[in-house]
Amino acid sequence: MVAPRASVYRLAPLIPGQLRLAAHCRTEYSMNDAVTDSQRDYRDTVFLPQTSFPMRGDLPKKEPQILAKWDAVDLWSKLRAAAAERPLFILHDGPPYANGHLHIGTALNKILKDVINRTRQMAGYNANYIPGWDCHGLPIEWKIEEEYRARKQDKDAVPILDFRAECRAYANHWMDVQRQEFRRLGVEGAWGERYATMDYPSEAAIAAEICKFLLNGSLYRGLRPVMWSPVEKTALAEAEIEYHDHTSTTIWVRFPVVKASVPALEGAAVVIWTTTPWTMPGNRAVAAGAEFDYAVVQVDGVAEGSLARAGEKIVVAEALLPTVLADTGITAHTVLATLKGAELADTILAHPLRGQGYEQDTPLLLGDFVTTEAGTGFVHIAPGHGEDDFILGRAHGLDIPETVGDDGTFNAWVPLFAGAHVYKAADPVCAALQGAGNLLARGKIVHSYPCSWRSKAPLIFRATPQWFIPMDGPHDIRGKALAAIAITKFVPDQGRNRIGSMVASRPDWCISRQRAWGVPITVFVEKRTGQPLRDPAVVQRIVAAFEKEGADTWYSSPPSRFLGPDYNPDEYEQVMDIVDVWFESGSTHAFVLEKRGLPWPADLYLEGSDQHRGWFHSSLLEAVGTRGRAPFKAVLTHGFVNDEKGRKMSKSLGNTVAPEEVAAKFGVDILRLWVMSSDTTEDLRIGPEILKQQAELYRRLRNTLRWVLGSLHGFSEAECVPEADMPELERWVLHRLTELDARIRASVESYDWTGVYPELHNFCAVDLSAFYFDIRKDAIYCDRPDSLRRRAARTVLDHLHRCLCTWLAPVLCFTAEEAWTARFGADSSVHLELFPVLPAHWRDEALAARWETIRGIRRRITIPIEEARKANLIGSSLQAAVELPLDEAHQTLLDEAAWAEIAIVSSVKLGLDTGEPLAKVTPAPGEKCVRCWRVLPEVGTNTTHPTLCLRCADAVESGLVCKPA
RNA sequence: GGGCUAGUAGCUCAGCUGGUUAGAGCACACGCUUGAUAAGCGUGGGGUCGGAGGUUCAAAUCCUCCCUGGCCCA
Repeated sequence: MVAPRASVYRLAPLIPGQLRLAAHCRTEYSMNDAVTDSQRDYRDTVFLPQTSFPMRGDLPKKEPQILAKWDAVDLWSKLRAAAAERPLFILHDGPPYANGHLHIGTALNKILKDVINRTRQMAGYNANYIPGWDCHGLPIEWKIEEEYRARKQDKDAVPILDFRAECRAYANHWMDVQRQEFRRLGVEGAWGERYATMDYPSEAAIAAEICKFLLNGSLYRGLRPVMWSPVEKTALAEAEIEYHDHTSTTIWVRFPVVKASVPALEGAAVVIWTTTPWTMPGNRAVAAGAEFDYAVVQVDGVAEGSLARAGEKIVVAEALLPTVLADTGITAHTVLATLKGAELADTILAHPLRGQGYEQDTPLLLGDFVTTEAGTGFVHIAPGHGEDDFILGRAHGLDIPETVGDDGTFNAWVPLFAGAHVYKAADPVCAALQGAGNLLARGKIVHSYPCSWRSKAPLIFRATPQWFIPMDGPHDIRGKALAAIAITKFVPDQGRNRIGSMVASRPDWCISRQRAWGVPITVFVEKRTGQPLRDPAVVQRIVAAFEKEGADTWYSSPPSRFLGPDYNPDEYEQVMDIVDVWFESGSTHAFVLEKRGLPWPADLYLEGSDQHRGWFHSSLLEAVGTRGRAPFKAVLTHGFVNDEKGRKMSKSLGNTVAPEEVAAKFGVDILRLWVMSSDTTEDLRIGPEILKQQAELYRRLRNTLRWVLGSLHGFSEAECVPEADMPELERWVLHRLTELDARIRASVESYDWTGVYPELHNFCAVDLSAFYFDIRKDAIYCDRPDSLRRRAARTVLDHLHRCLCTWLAPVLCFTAEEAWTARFGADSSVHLELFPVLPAHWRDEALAARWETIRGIRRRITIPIEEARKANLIGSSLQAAVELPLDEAHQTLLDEAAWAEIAIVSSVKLGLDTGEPLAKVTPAPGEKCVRCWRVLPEVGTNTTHPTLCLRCADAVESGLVCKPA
């Protein structure tokens, strides 16, 4: 139901009878009722605010009731129906992970999304928001495995479909929990049509997306080092890696020169330093920096216990010589020669364990990743165990040995160390090196080391066969992604840099995982050729099966079901890896937007700034790879939530703030107000004091609404006054409304809401409560209802109510609803309203400037009033008479009566002076009117009402004011 | 360790391309009001603009270094 709109833009004729009916009089005075008693109390003839809208919000109790009402009337459907003809606005929801309760960061994210959606909807768009969840992946799998471990059950003995069913049930449970928690936050959306990455149609769509890469020829299987967790026995995505301090054994190792590129190297040993002794069996080269100076050093003396030998020749970077000498216990030395790194190239070294199964030559290569920050200036290259190593090895045709198995132990063919675990390899490796005479030194280092985000166990780089999407090559995903970034709007704009530099430098996308809970990489590999099968008919069969039965069919159906009659299943290997969850969430645009017939690309993606590397990134690559452009037009990011001191929240610090606690203690509107009071482009803070402050801000907003509602009691359209007939004060308020309106509409378009709601609060506190309302209380309470001044004020209050309620509705979604229905009835809803379209002629800059001056001069009255109060001359400002000296230019700003009105004093006498002095305040002469409390000499001159001023006597006589019931 | 980003009154935020005694709101103090009353109004105190250097006639605003957070990466 749309609330009746006052026709205020033309002069409504004032029909006395109509007004009388509209006024909140139960009985009118007749002349016969007049009481001439000088003791008479006129209180009942005063229009005091009257409203059902209580002063205190009682939000924790009331919010759930309002939610229930929205549910009962199916507000979401009404919103969609109301906006059906409007342009669509699609904020595509980044899926939270279906695991655990909401935390404050998720709450911030969803509230911000909700506010953006609601503002777009109320600004005239059709904001259709489909929330969703990310359901597959390691954390849930891990939870289920934990339950197994707790029951001492062997995970590997559980059939995979049973395992996947448990994961699905787990995700379902938490989706349900989170949905309720999101709804409690007031987040409006298509909850009934929410998406989930584990829905069958989603799984089908994800498989279809994988197969787009398969069919266009870009998906490839390659051996390359990936971050591998020996504990979880899987490759990990970058987003699944954390860094923790870790103690590693460091070794300095001699690589004896076999064939020297220059004579100075003959008989010397190149020394490398590494923090991963277990990579020594995988060594295939040593790298030097071409520009660095290297010293050939003869050892002349060694400390006790040193493994260095007097007389031997070693080569290290000159810049690192002092630290190497200290670390290896060399006490005296002679520099025999200094060589540029480039001169060392083509030298052939022996593996330090030559003679024990490591017979290959070790070439000395040049690499631009070599630094002289630590170590020896030589980097040992194990192509299967590092990114730089892999690239350098590939460039020089080195082989990539698979030395380590998926459980972290050396493979059976590895000489000396077969079966040993890499975590425990330091001692045997050192022992072997020392036995071979090539261990120069050994030490320990504490450094930041990659670990699994789940098990916290240290990770290793390990060469394994994985599936990749290439960044470069014929499809040039990198180039297209960078081009897409260039035309995307980023709020704030720094996001462009951040994602851009990542895309520019990232390696090929490894999309395979050796896990169970996810969407399989639906590929068959021909055993004979090792080539993936690229047949659209096969793809179609797979996708159709997934659509109906979900991805489980990959495990339960015989391969022949997918391969069809044209291929012999015996000749094909079915890939059992699952796809990286980032690929899944990166495909949401396909099954949430495209598949459901919504516009593509989305208008907006909105997530925390960490998603530059996460969802924004994978969505971009996925869409660019399959559709050639980004799935979003704009990307909005917010910061992270810290505690009141700006520190990261953690359970151990005890500084966490849970959304449900805020909801229970303060109410969700307070939490939502906190979001919009903060600068969300930066990191934000929350804690007890900040929440208390938000509650105070809320109180002011609420009381503003309450006074407006109370003062509008009995208001009818008949009272309305056109703007042209209004006093300047009213026109100034309307002008202010146009300023706020402009600010809000600009933010609707730009998505930048920083400072808008603080400004709205400021308007309520400073312009309305402390100024306009305070001044107009006299007219609203005491004027006869047909006075132009009072009618104009109430007309403005009507506009204020509509503007404030709709402007606040996206944020204070509960309170605004309450303030709207308090006036327009329980069947109405502010959320079905649009932001009012304000007449352009309300804007009046000249008037605004004049009132800026007036308010400045007003302070020249309030200051001396305070002094008079201190001197016990007066109490209330209405007890004051003011002499206000003004210079020539300000004489015509207002007349004396108007000055008295805006200063809320009983009289003002203007004088002439140039120095902007303070006004002179004296006790006002005359008696206090018992009705309006102004102190005027005229009080007592009306014989019927001897205790009233003339205005009040007239009001009472008018027959338009009330008497008690 | 590298990149990005921030550090202005107790709190949340303004202070554009350097230029009058650094501003709001909230909180606080003290009054007033008792017809927005577990409300409203007024007045006031409070900041060496993270620190140290430098550029300049002039710096919160530009440069360098440092400290403390945060995000991302290694």
